[in-house]
Amino acid sequence: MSFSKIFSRAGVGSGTAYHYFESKEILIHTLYQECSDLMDREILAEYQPTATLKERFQVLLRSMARFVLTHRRELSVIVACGHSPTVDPASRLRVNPSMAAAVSLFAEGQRSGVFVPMDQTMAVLMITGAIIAVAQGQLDGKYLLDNSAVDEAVEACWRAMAKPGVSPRNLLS
Amino acid sequence: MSFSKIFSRAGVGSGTAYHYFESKEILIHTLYQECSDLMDREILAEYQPTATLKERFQVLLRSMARFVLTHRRELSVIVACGHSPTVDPASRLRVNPSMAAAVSLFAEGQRSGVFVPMDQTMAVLMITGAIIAVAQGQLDGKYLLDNSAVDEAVEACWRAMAKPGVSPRNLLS
Amino acid sequence: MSFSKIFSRAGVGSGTAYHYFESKEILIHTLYQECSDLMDREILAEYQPTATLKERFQVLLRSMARFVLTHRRELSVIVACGHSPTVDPASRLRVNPSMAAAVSLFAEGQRSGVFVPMDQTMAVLMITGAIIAVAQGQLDGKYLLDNSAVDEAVEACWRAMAKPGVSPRNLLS
Amino acid sequence: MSFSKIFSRAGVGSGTAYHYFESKEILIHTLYQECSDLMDREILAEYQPTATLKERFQVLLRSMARFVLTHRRELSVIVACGHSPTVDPASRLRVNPSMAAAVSLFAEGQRSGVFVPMDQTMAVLMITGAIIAVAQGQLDGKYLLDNSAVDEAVEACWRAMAKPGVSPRNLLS
DNA sequence: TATGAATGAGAGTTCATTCAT
DNA sequence: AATGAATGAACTCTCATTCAT
Repeated sequence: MSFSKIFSRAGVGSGTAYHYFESKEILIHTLYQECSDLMDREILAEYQPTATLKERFQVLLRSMARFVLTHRRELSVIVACGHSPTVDPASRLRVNPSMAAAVSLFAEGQRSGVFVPMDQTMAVLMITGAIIAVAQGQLDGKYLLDNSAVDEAVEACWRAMAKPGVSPRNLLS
Repeated sequence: MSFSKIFSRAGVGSGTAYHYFESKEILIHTLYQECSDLMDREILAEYQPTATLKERFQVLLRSMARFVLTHRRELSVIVACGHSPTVDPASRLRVNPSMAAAVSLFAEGQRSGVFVPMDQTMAVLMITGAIIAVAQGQLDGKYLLDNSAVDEAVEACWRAMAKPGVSPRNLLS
Repeated sequence: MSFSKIFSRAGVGSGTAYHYFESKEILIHTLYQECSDLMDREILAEYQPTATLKERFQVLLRSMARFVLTHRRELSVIVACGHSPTVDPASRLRVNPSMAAAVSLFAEGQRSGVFVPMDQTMAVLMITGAIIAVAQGQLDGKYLLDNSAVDEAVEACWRAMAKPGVSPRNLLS
Repeated sequence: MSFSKIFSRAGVGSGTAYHYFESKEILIHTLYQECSDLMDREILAEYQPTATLKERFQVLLRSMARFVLTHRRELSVIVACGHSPTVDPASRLRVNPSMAAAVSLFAEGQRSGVFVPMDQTMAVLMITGAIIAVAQGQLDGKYLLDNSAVDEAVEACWRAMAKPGVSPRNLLS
């Protein structure tokens, strides 16, 4: 699929596209940034810094799952560009706000003894990877992912990170 | 990066390549199949059907992590082709033996009450996604993934799927 | 002689050519059609349906000879494509207007008893073949074909088809 | 259609072909020569220098027609190579024995006043062109060319060349 | 500003030819 | 002598980019 074809499908002259974007690479990069930023905004939209740890954890992951399920085109862009050598590594590998929020959430949980000791970036990548894989499974038609299934997945992520034997009471802190 | 360049880097005339593979697409597809099969074999190599549930779970995930870490080129191929429309969906979406083994392992765990109720495919995708994401984090240089870190990740996956409050004794069944 | 070379000789980028013609085959086919149509138009240009049979016969063959002599490039295209399996048989074997005119002229001559009984298509092919062969002989430099030589050839074609012993008077009908 | 494919269809390794023929061009040229020589031999096979002019004329053209109808593959080679710039002009344009025989037959007819004055090469090309065109019409399925139709065509060629008003008696000379 | 025809470097593919077996 | 895998130059075709309108 060439850009020329994409342009004519979009009803835009290629000249016009090049009027706004210097090159193919820059266009792709801009698109990636916009998708990435949109994902960030959507994920953080309902995040309440004052809520309990578990509530924030749940909201974060549910938002992520919802985004991934409702924005499959954006997800494709993010996943494809995230591993493409065409997009410059600087922006591909940068820590975006939602990642940062997740990392600091995890760090907080570790400090209060709720989460297991584990490299924080690794923990976040693990959970993110799990949620995206689950969502892609539904997009590939492997199963139906309704709200309760999403909740199950989020709960599984929580269990993955929570210290075993932690009583429910601790979670309110 | 064009195929012509790849061929000359590989010290193979382009004619030779086309003597063995009808087209670029078929070459890519064959490569994908081989990588996919290799991954399958490596993952299942040390799998002992007579071991305990947890041991098999651990062996499966550790093998997967080891493969991902030691075969980054193969992983790149698998990840890239797994979402590329160039590769025909039939083989992209087929359930390979290691996936099948994981699904039946999970089903067994559910039957014996060790694992939470959850769609089996979803559970396996979730765990797989988590492990691969963790491994890619290391490949992207975000952290160092030594054996103990892998064990932590595998343990997290177990916790994700295990029913909370299950005593260690159950796990020997 | 490759198309790339032809394009650059013609001062046209290969991309431009492929902008107008989907493929090499379609380009060739279009060229053949145009040459064929031009030949038709030129041959029929001076054809007067009200002239005597012999006049029309002469005009038709002289026009054909003239075309063949003045459009050697177009003739090459027509002859080459006329027997090439690359060009689709449908248009290669179709009966074009000048052929049709010749056939009906011959039929008319047969009805009025001027021409010998003979399959009409065969008669026309025979005469056409003779004229083109004569013209190609000149193009190959085998002799000089001036107007009087053309007239001789046309006259020979007339004799080939005319019933022997027909008095000149009949020809005015 | 490439030579490699032709070789494998023929059940011959390409190496073998190049063992006998230095190059593609030489192979084509040799094939052309063989076809051309075969045609010559077949055409001249029944030619009796002692027969009457008309008999020799008829035998020559009938042989030509028969060859063309029974050796369509050889004819294709001859026609295709006859106008291809790949084959060297020297052998393409050389006068072969049957052509020479036809030319001298025509010259003889002219000397004895039976044939019209006309460039001899032109006359022969004309007749040859007519006969081949008639035969190709049958090969293209445009009509059925049985023996009597061939005779009609040969007779037409005779009329084309014969001086009008020549009494049948002259033809015995 | 918006267009899309024109471009040509470069991609994928073919094929005449070679050469080790 | 016979083979056919290997080769790479040359082919057809594509596509990111430009520029006159």
